[in-house]
Amino acid sequence: MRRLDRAFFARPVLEVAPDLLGCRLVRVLPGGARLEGRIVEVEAYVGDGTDPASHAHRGPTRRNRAMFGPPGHFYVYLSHGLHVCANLVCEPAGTGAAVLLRAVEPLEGESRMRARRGGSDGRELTNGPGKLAQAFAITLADDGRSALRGALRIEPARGPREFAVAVSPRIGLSKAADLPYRFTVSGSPWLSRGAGRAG
DNA sequence: GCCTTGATTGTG
DNA sequence: ACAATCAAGGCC
Repeated sequence: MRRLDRAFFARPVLEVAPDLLGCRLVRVLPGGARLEGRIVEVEAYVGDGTDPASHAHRGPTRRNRAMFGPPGHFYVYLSHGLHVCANLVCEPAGTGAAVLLRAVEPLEGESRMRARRGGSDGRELTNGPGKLAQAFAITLADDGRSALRGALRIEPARGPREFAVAVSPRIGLSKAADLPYRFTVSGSPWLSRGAGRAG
């Protein structure tokens, strides 16, 4: 398939999360330049009420509204008042399940990413949720937008999967810090720093 | 209303 | 180790 469809994201979030590894994050800038990265690290936030670490755990608010919208759309929020983090909404509307994009491997447009990242280079470009959002020019304006089409989108992996998926606890949580909802491309050098060796 | 806490990052 | 900085949640 050339494009991901709504059904891909409508599945259980713990199935979608590992399937997003290897997929491409694509941003087409207003001038037409293309930024592309291969997803290597994600975290799942389940919407069944059993995940106290999820923004959706206490129901809809203005900030997390997109989490309860249709699958295949972005949920973008401001973290610590400074950084932007991007999620992909999963499961049927009203569920409140999403996958956080934590790290990508740059494939195209690295010079433009570097400019946006204030000169940072190499893995520092995209090895964290706030970093990749900055590199790909993701802003709160992308909150609620479709990830299936448009200037910011997810494209399917090309070719068969050639890596192992590693599972580990999520990063930086004070609640439910033991749940194994983090999925990474095993051994990738592009993982986020909180990553430790669990990749 | 007021205070605390973050799904983080850069710097010391 | 800690500041930057804002939206939610908890509590009075």
